Amino acid sequence: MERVLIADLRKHAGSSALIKGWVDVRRDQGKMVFFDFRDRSGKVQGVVLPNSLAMEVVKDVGLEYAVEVMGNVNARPEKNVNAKVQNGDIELEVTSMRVLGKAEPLPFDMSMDGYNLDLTTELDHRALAMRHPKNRAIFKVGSVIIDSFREFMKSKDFFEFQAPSITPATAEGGAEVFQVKYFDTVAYLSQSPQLYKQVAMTAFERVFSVNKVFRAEPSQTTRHLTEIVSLDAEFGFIDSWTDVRDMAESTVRHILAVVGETCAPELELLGATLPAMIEKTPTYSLTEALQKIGAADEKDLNPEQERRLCEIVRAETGSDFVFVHGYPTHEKPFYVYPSTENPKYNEGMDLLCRGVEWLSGGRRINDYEQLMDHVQKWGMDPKKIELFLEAFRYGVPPEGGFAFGAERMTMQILGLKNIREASMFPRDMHRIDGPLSA
RNA sequence: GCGGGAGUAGCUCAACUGGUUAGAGCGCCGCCCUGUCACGGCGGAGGUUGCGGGUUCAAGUCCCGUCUCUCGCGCCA
Repeated sequence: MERVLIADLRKHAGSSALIKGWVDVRRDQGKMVFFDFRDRSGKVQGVVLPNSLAMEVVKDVGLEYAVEVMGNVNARPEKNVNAKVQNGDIELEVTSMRVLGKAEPLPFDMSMDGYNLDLTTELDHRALAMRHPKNRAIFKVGSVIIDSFREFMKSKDFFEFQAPSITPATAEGGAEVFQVKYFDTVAYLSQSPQLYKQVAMTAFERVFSVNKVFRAEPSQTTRHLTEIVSLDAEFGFIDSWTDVRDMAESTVRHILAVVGETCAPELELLGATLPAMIEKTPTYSLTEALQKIGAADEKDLNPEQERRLCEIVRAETGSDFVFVHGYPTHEKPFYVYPSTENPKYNEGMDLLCRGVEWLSGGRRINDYEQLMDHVQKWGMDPKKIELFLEAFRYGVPPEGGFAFGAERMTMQILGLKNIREASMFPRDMHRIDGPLSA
């Protein structure tokens, strides 16, 4: 007999059906036993009636057993209808059951209400914990974020390319990198597709990539991972950095809309409210932003200042988002475009939401002479970025782009307290699947 | 790297200023239950209180050391 998905079970009301899935709940009444069965499509209650031949198999079957169940799909007696659960008006009267995979007793409470683990415990048992509805909801939203980013980029005629993960001797400076053995020499794991997306842009005009990047920063915080999914875009023939800002804004707006449409049950389950994006996201220069929060002149906002700025903007405008642009040129990478009015500040920008940096980007230098000037002033070795520099010797239009971290976005949209919750298999300073110290 | 907090049963947590045999809920084991909605009832097992040392008649509790976790800062183009 062919397997029926639980969500389709009601189509078979009045006849028999075969389902395959997991035991979600077992309620043992002695002479009769109730189960909730779960498959990828949903849940249904199974009942093993007194004196059923299935009782012999069923007596050993506990939570998370993978099973194959044959039964009759019955309408429930009216007094037993439960409007609060999926398929609450039908049930599967179990006639036979086959165990496909046994399960050990669970190490913790997997029930909806009882699920309350320390993050460390959860990560120590990730393989099992990820079956919990809350975690599946988180990863579903994470997946939709990446899909909708890709979808939007393609709709704007951006070309997807694969950025490399293995890179030569680091030329950019900045973040710490992981060194890897590479035959007789060493290479590094990419901390950003930045230079490659700029090169790819010169061939395809508009490019994006969805790829892993790696950062060896000794940052054990609630918003840092050593391996993240970076959503990158870069495009040419812009008039101003504000074109980049507007594209970034539209991208985020699209992602939020799709998440809102397709993940309503997940958002509700997690008690999450989508951040509010108003018609025109407020934009301030760093100087203006610092004034706004009454801070002294500084080279960047610290985390507390970012939180304060977001609170003020939210109160004034209703927007959960705020763009900050115009950072001190020398504090940022060599490729960021210095403002023509005041070259001490650049045309880089960040998008903040709910107190955390979501995205950074801006206009880049496209003129070769200017780029070489920066390469020198930044003390870089041109030989190490020759691939990058070559592209700029052959006609590069004014251009810019942006990047954001997928996990950080998931965390922020869902209001999670720790970015590790937003990653199925998070890597950080002290943990790769299990603790590194043990 | 700096600073705060924490480590007690499989999980989540209690245990007032040091004071008998370290408790609870859930889970686990056993028995009971023919309509439950992680049903319910009765009984039971399970702990070197992270580790090492010290103070004391007495340490989960105080002191020193150490390990681990966690939060914040720094850092993070």
